[in-house]
Amino acid sequence: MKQPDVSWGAPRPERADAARNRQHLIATAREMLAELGPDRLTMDALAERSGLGKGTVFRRFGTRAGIFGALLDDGERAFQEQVLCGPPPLGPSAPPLDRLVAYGQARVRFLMEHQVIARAALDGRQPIPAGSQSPLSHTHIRMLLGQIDLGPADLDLLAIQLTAALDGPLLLYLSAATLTQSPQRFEQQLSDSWQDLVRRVCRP
Amino acid sequence: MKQPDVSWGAPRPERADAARNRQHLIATAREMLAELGPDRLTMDALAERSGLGKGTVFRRFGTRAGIFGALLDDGERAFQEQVLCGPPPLGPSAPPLDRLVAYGQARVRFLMEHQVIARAALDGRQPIPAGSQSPLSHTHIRMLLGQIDLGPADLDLLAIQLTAALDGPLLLYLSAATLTQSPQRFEQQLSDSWQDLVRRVCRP
DNA sequence: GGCGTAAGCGGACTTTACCCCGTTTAACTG
DNA sequence: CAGTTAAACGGGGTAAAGTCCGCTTACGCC
Repeated sequence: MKQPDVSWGAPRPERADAARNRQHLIATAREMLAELGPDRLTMDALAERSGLGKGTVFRRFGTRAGIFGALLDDGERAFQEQVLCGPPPLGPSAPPLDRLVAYGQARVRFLMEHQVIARAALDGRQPIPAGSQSPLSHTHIRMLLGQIDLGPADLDLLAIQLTAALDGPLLLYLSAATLTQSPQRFEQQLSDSWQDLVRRVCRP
Repeated sequence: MKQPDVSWGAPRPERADAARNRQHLIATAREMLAELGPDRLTMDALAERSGLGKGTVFRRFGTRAGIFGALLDDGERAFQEQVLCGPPPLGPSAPPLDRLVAYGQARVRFLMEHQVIARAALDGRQPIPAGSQSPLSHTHIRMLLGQIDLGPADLDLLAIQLTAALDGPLLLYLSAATLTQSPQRFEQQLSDSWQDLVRRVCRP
C-alpha cells in the first residue's frame, strides 16, 4: 500500500487533477456519510458515486480509515486554529494550567460533535496509531506541560499519558454498544473529571 | 454476528464438543502464530489446519480479533491470579497505593511480553473498545482506588482515565511502525512514568 | 506548440472476513 | 433405549478492502 501523502514537507506539490479529485472525494464522502451512515460508506460505493476509479480512491486515502481521518482533519483544522490563536482560556495569554483544562474540555466537545466520524476513524490495522489518535493533541499538551513547573518528570511520557486519559474514556463511550446516558451529561462528566485529573497531576 | 459467549453467568454450560473444539482451535492458533506470524493467521487457514469448518471458528470467536483476544485472555488468567492472590506488592496485604503502582508495572511487562498478540488483538471494528482493552484492568484499578483516600472524586471515571493512561502509551508503542528504541528501555520508562503519574494523582 | 516523463487513473483481480442455512449430534427426559 | 430439541457443525456464498499494471494526462522544458 502506498503511503497517502502525509509527507507535507514534500518534494512536489499535488497535481491539479489530483487535488480536484481529493476535494470531490471528500465532498462525496460527506454526503454519503450523512445519507447512509458510516457502515454503508464503502470504498467501492464511494468510487462509483464520485465517478472515479477504485484505484484513485485508494491512492488518495491509502485505506478506508484514511477517509475518515481526512474528514476529521478537515474539521480539526478550525479547532486547532482556536487553540493556537483564539481567545483565552483556550488561546495563548491565559495561564498554561487553565489552557490545559480548557483544551481537554474543548477536545471533548469537538469529538462528541464528530462522534460518527471519530468512531469510524478507529482502525486496528497497522498504518496508524490506534490508541491515541491525534499527534496534534499530544503535541499541544506536551507544549503546555513544558510551561508548568512540575518538578522532575518525563514530560514526553506524561503528555502521552494525559492524551490517552483524555481520549480513552471518549473512545470507550464511542464504541459502547449501549449508551446508558445522555451525551450532554456524559460530556459534562468528562469535562469535570478531566479538570480534576489535571489539577491533581499539576498541583505543586 | 453472534456474540462469542462471554456471558459468564450463563444459562447453559458449553457443550462438550464445543469445549473440545475451542481448546483445539486455541492450540492450533498458537502454533500458527509462532510459525507464520499474525498476518498469515487467517480464519480460513485456521479452520483448514484444525480440520474444522469456518463456521465453527466464527461461532467460537465471533471475529478475527476475537481469536487474539482469546489467546490474550488465556495468558491473562495466570496474570490475574498473581494480582488477586499473589505475594505483595502485587497481591493483597500490601497497601493499596503500592499495589496500584505494582499493578501497572506488571501489566506493562505482561503486554510487552505478548506484543504480537496484543497488537493483533487491536481491531477497529465495532466489537471492542480500542482505547481501554481489558475490563479486568479497569475493574482492578477501580477497586484499588476505592481503598485510597482521594477526597471528592469521580472514582469510576478516574479509573477509566488511569487505565487509558496505562494502555495508551503501550498501544502507541505497539502500533508504531518504526521502533526507535529497545523494548527493555521503553518498558522501564513506562514503569517509571506510571509510578510517577499514580503518585501525583494520589498524593494527599 | 510539440515532447518526455512522472504522476495519476481505472477497473479487473485477489484475498479475506464474515453470513447463511441445511444437516448432524450432544445431552436431557421418560 | 427411543425421542426431542437446541446447540454445534460445515462449507459454499457474499461483499468489501486492498493490489496490479497497462493506459492516460498534466506540466515543465525547449
